[in-house]
Amino acid sequence: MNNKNESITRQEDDFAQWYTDVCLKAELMDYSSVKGFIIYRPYGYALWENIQHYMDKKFKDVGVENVYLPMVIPTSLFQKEKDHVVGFAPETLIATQGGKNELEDPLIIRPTSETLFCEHYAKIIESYRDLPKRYNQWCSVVRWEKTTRPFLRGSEFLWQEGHTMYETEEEARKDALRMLEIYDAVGRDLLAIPFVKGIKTDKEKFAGAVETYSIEALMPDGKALQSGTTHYFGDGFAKAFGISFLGRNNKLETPHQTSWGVSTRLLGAIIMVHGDDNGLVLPPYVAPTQVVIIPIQQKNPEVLKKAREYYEKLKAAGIRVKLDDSDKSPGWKYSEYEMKGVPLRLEVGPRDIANGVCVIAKRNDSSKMTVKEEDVLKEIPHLFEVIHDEMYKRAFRYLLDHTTEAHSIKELGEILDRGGYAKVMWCGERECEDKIKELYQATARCIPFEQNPFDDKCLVCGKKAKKVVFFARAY
RNA sequence: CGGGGCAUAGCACAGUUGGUAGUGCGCUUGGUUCGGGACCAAGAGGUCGUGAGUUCAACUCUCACUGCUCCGACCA
Repeated sequence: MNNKNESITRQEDDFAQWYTDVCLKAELMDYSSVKGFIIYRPYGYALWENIQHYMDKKFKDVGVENVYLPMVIPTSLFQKEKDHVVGFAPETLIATQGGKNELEDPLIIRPTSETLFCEHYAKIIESYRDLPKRYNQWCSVVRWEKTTRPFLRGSEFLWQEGHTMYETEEEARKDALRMLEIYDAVGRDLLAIPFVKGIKTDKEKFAGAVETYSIEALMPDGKALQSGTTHYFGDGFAKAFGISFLGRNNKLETPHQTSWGVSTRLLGAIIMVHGDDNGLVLPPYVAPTQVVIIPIQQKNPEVLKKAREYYEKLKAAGIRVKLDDSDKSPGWKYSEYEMKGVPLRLEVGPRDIANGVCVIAKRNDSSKMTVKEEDVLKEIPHLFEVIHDEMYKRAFRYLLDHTTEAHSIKELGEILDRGGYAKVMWCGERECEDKIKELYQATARCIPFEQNPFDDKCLVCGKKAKKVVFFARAY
């Protein structure tokens, strides 16, 4: 376990380095020659694909349709909505030349596609009968970031962006909340990550949005990670882009809009929330390989034959299984698949075959058990459930243990230094929010839906408190 | 954008007072192994990040640049 070149930095020694080590050594990604643009290697991309498939189905179940829009936005189009430009302008990548010629209207590589969707919706929406429109696209976007980290913040990242138009404000508001519920369910049911759901403060909300909702995850170094957002836009964009429809009353009306997105940042959340000093630990339902079979003494033809039998049986049952019959030593393979976070390892050797059993090891708690050959097919799916549950509960316990009420400014600092969320009673004023940022470099992550007030005075100014806000240092 | 660290084989790193490069892992071939990162043998692999400067001579000294990385600021 202490082979010099293969080992990764320990979490307690340097958490950031541990993270980078895992990303590289689990072969999730590699760096490219352009800063902030990474290569998604097969194992990392497979993880994203599994998230995609799962979410895509959920979207379609609620009536969302997939589309694809251009990756470039004419500058003039991009500038139509004022807040939006102010928010994104500092981090756009702009193409100014096509072929040999300078472009008259330089093209912005999309940092997000609200403007393109609006331009298109303006053309195709004429009547209330055309509503609602609920489009989604899977694509990448580019934001010229100053500091980049694999999956957490990249100059280019993969995501989905949903953009909808509704006849009424009520429907649109409901949509933003419904999509947030779907994101939350993805965490709970697929990624084994508990999120805090809530609404953003005005300071933290999306450029141009009326309301921004988010799911926030807590990382083991005590920092929060915004993992997905949904926005209710009102009719601001729609008006700026001249989108209108003839309503049921035969009057011209403006539709109400939402957008919502999650990105490959979710991979960063998976890595950090579940990983340990031996590498990745993947939740079973999202793991690209759910079971790896390691034959022991595989030169023995009986062993390899039995290993293949297990492989075929599991594969036929729809389990993502890999048989590693390379001539590496078993010990090497154990370490390798631990690094890659494969949830279950199935060992087959001559001794097992003689006894009609195999050995199954769980990645998440290193436990090993002997399972009868005939029980394997029903035991493995059961173990997936158990592992998922254990991983979720462990993460949830961490979240609970690191969410603390702050009763004084001093206590707030202590909580933030320890890591995690500080619950703060807040008057609603921007100044008090800024003050906390200034003192402790912490931001309002969200105003959680579950409020549970514990005081009636604002922690900062002492005036009447309106909301409980979760503050944390964030990625 | 500010501060620190780093840049030599695919990876991790040595390289002395300046003299044109080495170790381990990995890779290839053959053989022995196999229940927690096996071993033997023979191989392949390098314009020393880029560009200037000093020098008879630069991986080594000087300067600039670029990239990566960490911390901070900024951030939807």
